[in-house]
Formats: sequence, structure tokens, C-alpha cells
Amino acid sequence: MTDTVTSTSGGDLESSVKSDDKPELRVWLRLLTCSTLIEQHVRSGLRQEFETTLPRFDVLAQLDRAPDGMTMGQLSRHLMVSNGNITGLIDRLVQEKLVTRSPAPDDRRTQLVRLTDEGRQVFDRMAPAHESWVVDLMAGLERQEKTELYDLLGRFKKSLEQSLQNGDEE
Amino acid sequence: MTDTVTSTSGGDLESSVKSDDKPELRVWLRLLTCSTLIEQHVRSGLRQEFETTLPRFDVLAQLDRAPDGMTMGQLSRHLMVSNGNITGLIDRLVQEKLVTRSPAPDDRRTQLVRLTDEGRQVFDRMAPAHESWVVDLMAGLERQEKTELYDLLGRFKKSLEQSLQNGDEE
DNA sequence: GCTATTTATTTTAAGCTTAAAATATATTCC
DNA sequence: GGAATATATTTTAAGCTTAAAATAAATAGC
Repeated sequence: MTDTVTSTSGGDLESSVKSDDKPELRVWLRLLTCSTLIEQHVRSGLRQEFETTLPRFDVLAQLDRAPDGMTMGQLSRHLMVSNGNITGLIDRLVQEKLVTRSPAPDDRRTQLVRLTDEGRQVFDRMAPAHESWVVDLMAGLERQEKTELYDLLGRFKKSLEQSLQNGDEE
Repeated sequence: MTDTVTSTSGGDLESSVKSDDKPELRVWLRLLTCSTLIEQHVRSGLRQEFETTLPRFDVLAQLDRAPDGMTMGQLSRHLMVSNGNITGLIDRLVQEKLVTRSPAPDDRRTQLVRLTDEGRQVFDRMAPAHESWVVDLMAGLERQEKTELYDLLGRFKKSLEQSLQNGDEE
């Protein structure tokens, strides 16, 4: 046995839904179930095929499209995690020699993180595998369903950002 | 300042999308962004209003609809987390006197976890707040959009379970 | 230029999470 | 009924994650 989280049937997050629950709660739980299923699959693939973790992959993916590097703060915002989290993640990636961390020339508070050559090579091997896992997981959806889902999630995201903005002001 | 993860604009997970990325990757990143935004908001509410955490709330929510209790394994499967994780979570909830853990009468390997009276009272206070946070977050979506999203996610979930099933056999 | 404020990052303590191994009990199949 | 297998849970070690406080440097407003 390799994986310890083996949901696959027999109940998931949605099974806590009550008959009188608001549709919003149902949407949320279903969204979370999908998200968790994908995440666990990808995490498992990264561990088995590349002996790495999802957070590390996510950092590499961000850096891959930033040839001039990114600051700790940028990484934190883009990955939507706390800045303390990034500090530890980058510590480990530096130790693995997949990224470098160097002070920014113009602002001594700021650290610039960059992919090393090895980091880029490693990421270039992982990216196609990662992509294929996600593509395969969605093989059961029609192209049009994917498009619809993408559009709907776009509106959802916009709506969430709107609500979060307003909620702050009250 | 209370929250440390304050994404709100300026880039998120989707900003790592490249022009040649597969639509499946785009769907996945958008889904994950929505999921993360909701999760962070709910987590923040639970901490500020009830000084508790999302995983603990999730356990209570599961137990609330299981008057006869649930086993560790059932909790693990329904919450989609490892069984070792549940052990620690229940340890802490027992210490808080919100749940009890007792050996099952018929199978000495099995532990039965139940809400205490206090646990039920605490959950009954948290549930409406939790619901309102989620409802408010989705205020920007039309009723029909929510329904569409719910249906589409239902098909997505089924497709994911299908793919995960098949993937195991190869 | 100096103080106050803001911004960028790190540190800390606590809790969450996982994968794998260990333990203990139950079941199956001779 | 005893050995092999399967199931339920806990333990362990490592890493992830957060919130809050601390540190350090830059910027703003006198």
C-alpha cells in the first residue's frame, strides 16, 4: 500500500449535507470534494514519480514563468499562502539546489528567488507528467462541459473576490 | 492585522497559466483558486468568532448528523483525510470535551466517536454562522448559475471518481 | 534629517497532514 | 482450532501551514 488517503466511494465531504441545507453549502462541498480528489491524485503522482511534494512543485511552476525571479512576497501572493510558509518552502528548495535566493539589488528587504538550471530541468520533466494527470482526470467531461465549467468558475471567482472585498469594509 | 494570507488581487494561482496550457489545467487552477478563497474565509471566521479550526468544525459537522456516532475509519473516509490525521484531531476534540471516543461493543479494534452535549451546543452555534459566510460569498452569483455550477460539478465529480477507479487498475 | 508609518521577510509556537510502519483484533480457509 | 490474511487504529517522522510577533529596511511627513 502506498497511499493512505483512499476515499474512493463510501462517502465523502458531501455526505454531511442535510436535506435542509442551503444550495450554497452544497456547491461548496461539491467544489471542495472535486478539489480534494484532484489534489490527492496529483500529490500522489509527484511523490511516486518524482519524490517531491505539491507545494514545491507549485513554487517551481510559478518560478518557471518568471525568468527574472520573484520575491518572497510575490510567491506568497500568487500561491495564496502565508509568507512564513514561503520562507520554509524556499529554504528546502534552496537546499535541494532547485532555486536560489538572493537579496534584491535595489531594496535590501527583498529577496529574489530564481530557478537554477537544475531546477528548470527538474521542472521540465515534471510539468508534462503533471499536465497529463490533470488531463486524464477530466477525460470523462465533454469539451463543452469543461468550457462551461471554466466560464462558470470564472464568474464564481469574480464574485468571491467581490464579496471578500466588500466584507472587509463593513 | 489578523489574517496573514491576504491574496486579494495582484495575482493568484491562475497567474502561472501559460498561453499554451491545456484547458484542463486552466479549469483545475481556477477551481483551486475558488476553493482556496472560500476555505481561507471560512477558516478566518471560525478562528475569529469561535476560536476553532476548520478541520475541527468539519469533524463536528460530520458527527452532528450521526447520532449513533462514527468510527475513526468512517470519519477518515468522509472527511477525505488520512486515518492518522483523524486520530490527532479526535484527541484534541476529546480534550476540549466536544466529543467522546469509546470502544465499539462488537469489535474491539473499532472506536466510536460521538458528539457530547456540549459539542452539539457548540456546533449549533457555529453552523448558522458558517452557513451565512458561505451564502454571502456566493451572493454575486445568480440562482441559476449556482444550479448550473452544482450540476456541472456533479458531473465533474463522477468523472473524477471514474478516472481514479480506472487509473488504479492499469 | 528625523520620527512615524509602511512594507518585506523571518521567526515562533501550535496545529494540521501525510505516508509508512507498527499494533491489535477479526476473519478466512484449510 | 491455527495459520494466513485482512481490517481498524495508532504511532512516528517529516513536512506543511497558519497567525502573530519580531526584525529590518524603505518611505512619508514634517
